Amino acid sequence: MPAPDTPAPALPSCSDCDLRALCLPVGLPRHALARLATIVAAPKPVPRGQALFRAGQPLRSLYAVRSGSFKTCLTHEPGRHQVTSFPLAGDLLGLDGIGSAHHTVDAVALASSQVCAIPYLPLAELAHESRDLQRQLHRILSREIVRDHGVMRMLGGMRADERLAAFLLDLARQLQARGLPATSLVLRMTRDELGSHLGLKLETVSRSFSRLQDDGLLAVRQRRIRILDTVGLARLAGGAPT
Amino acid sequence: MPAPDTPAPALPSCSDCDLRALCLPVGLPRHALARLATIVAAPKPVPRGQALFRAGQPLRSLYAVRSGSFKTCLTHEPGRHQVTSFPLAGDLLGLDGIGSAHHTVDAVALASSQVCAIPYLPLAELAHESRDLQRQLHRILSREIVRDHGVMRMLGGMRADERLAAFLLDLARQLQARGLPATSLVLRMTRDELGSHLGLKLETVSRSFSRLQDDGLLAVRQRRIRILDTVGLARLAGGAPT
DNA sequence: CAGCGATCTTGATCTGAGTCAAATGCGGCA
DNA sequence: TGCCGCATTTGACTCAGATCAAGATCGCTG
Repeated sequence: MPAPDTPAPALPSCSDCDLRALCLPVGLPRHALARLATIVAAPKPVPRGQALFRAGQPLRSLYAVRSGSFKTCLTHEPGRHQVTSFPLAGDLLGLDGIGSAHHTVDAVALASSQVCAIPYLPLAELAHESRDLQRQLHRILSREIVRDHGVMRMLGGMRADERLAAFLLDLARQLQARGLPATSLVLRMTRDELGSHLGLKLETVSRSFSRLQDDGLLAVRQRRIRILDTVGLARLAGGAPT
Repeated sequence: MPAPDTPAPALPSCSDCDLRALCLPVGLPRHALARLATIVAAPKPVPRGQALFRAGQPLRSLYAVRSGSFKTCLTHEPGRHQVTSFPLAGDLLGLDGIGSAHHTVDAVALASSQVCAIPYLPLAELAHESRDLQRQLHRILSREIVRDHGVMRMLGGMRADERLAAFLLDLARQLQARGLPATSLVLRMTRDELGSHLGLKLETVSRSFSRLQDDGLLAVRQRRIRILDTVGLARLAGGAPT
């Protein structure tokens, strides 16, 4: 990169960010928000397919996704990947690395994206000064745990169709929280990546899509999915009959 | 309980606790430790089989396990349980509830146990004053996420025997960290509970035990397990050879 | 606009884990 | 000490999902 990092022409502070209702700043009072903005780096582009960070690298910053989407994967032993999450705009990346001061997953952009780096030590310092920010950090960390429990529930106790249904409902919910259509969605990941997240092989994912389509719950055209029967999906994802 | 809560005869402060090298206090300077001790309640017994808290209850305290062992389970839909973890002495319970201010799992004692309640709001206040405690909380929350990733890895990508091997190795590691024998261990949970954690049925767990025993990796006598070949177990748990 | 590589779908078969069922072993209690 | 209930083991059979193997589609580039 010959050019220096773009020096934020209009200084897009957190206070003005259209994601401030989703991102770290949620519920922070004006002054805390202003302080936060002083340590957050200007949005940085991450091209599709590129890693924002990799497991093992020292953790310097957390990253707020400003636009685009990512996957985070565990890499245990050569080749064997496992996708742990598909973060979207407003999500915070790198939380898992705080404990060891090193990242424990790879974060790879699924589409060309933008992230705001938040240097961790300054953030911790700021949290020391602001109760609100401190509580917010706790909340975000805690919610990550709850989210992971949801995945464990999927992996541990559901059949293939149920997993897919649960995943799609969750994704729809997240899109809705971002003001996007909740029934007409475009997947950013391959069947293989989705399978890796759901604990299934790509062929099984594909078959499950077909089955849900045959049952009139979805309309599937490649990665373009339309949810036709939210209630039916929820019934599937909710409780396995017997 | 006719008698009032035992008023801590010798005031067993965190500073003296033999678990201080494992528990929340890890690495805290003396003064922070002393402050912490002022808000931590005296150890409270939890009889075997009793719930320390249940999903849905408002979160008032985190709980440090002082002795004994627990299971935490998600209860989605009648009957369908899923064990998310088996906390031991030194572990902190309730972290998942911070985000929503309500517990999201049931915590049930597997053996008669003791816990130290740590009221959350005072703890957060203390963390506001002590950088060390704040960082420690972040670390613990973050490590919980990493631990969950480990479970996701098990559930998503391993076969039955591999899961059991991985679980036993992890348990042995935890016991070792507590100064207990790492090769001769007693399980506190039933095959059913273990299966629920590993995403397997109890019969499959039993068969896996038998198989590992036949392969000379374990000696199994009911819940008394002896690890005969740690390396072999690790090889199993590590990478599935295609 | 034709060709190519990657992704996705579908079919046939195999297998690991689930299900159903029975036997065994163990611990507590009278 | 002997009986009872529960946890565990083991066996026979079934089935969901993996595996192997073609095709079908899509988007991109020359």
